[in-house]
Amino acid sequence: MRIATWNVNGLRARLEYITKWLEDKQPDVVGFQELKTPDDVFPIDHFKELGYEALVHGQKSWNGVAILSKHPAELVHTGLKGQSDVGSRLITADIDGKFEFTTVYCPNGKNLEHADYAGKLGWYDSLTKQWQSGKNGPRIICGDFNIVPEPIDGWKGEAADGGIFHTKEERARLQSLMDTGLTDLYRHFYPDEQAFTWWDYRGGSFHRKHGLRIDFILATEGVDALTKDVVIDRDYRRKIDELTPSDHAPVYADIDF
DNA sequence: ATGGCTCTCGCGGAGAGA
Repeated sequence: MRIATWNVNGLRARLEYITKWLEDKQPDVVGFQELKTPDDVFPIDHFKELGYEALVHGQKSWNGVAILSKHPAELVHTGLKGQSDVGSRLITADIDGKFEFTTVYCPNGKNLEHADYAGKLGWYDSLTKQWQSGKNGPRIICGDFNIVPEPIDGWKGEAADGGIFHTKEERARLQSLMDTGLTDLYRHFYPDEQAFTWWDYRGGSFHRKHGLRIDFILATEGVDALTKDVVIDRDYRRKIDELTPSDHAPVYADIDF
């Protein structure tokens, strides 16, 4: 089964681009982030025509997450307890009784002095707490985590340490989540590769290889042994026929569920 | 050092993103 995550930076603005990728790569289950779309105008029927059912936790203008699935998918829950004021950022579904699939859009934090930074740390605490209370069995949590785990995961390397996305506090929060028993599937397969999932739109960052790896597919114990490969789909960070890409590339894993 | 683009909302230009 092909499992994917993608911050699309506006689902409606990206719909034609997203459709090309779905047709080309045929993922079975996809987590989208940054829909910027209210639930009542989410193009459910469009995805149905492409063979997907959709579960949506959206909002007007900002944030928003959704799950597409070619297999029967049942909504488990949306959101984090006590965190509804930071927007629609988490959705979980059971996929055909085989595994639980969660996708998240973690808060950005803006800068170290901004109130959103403390809010980001608190959001992570809530996430780890809720994740720990989840059920046993195979689970995937993927999405845009907005934290650079290690110096190798950013183009500036150690020079970026201490800045937003690269602080000890943020990295400790991500580590606490990982310490519940999660494996970062990309890093598991490619322990020494420098690979990015996001590049700034400005200044030709993509071509200058100025990016960050902040989008992950994390899996509970045993799923790594079922995983055949993990791909950061850089080709889909490029313009296609004058269609503007997201600033994030899709990431997918092929897993024998 | 800074800003460099793109999105939404809504019709100008501000706010957010990472």
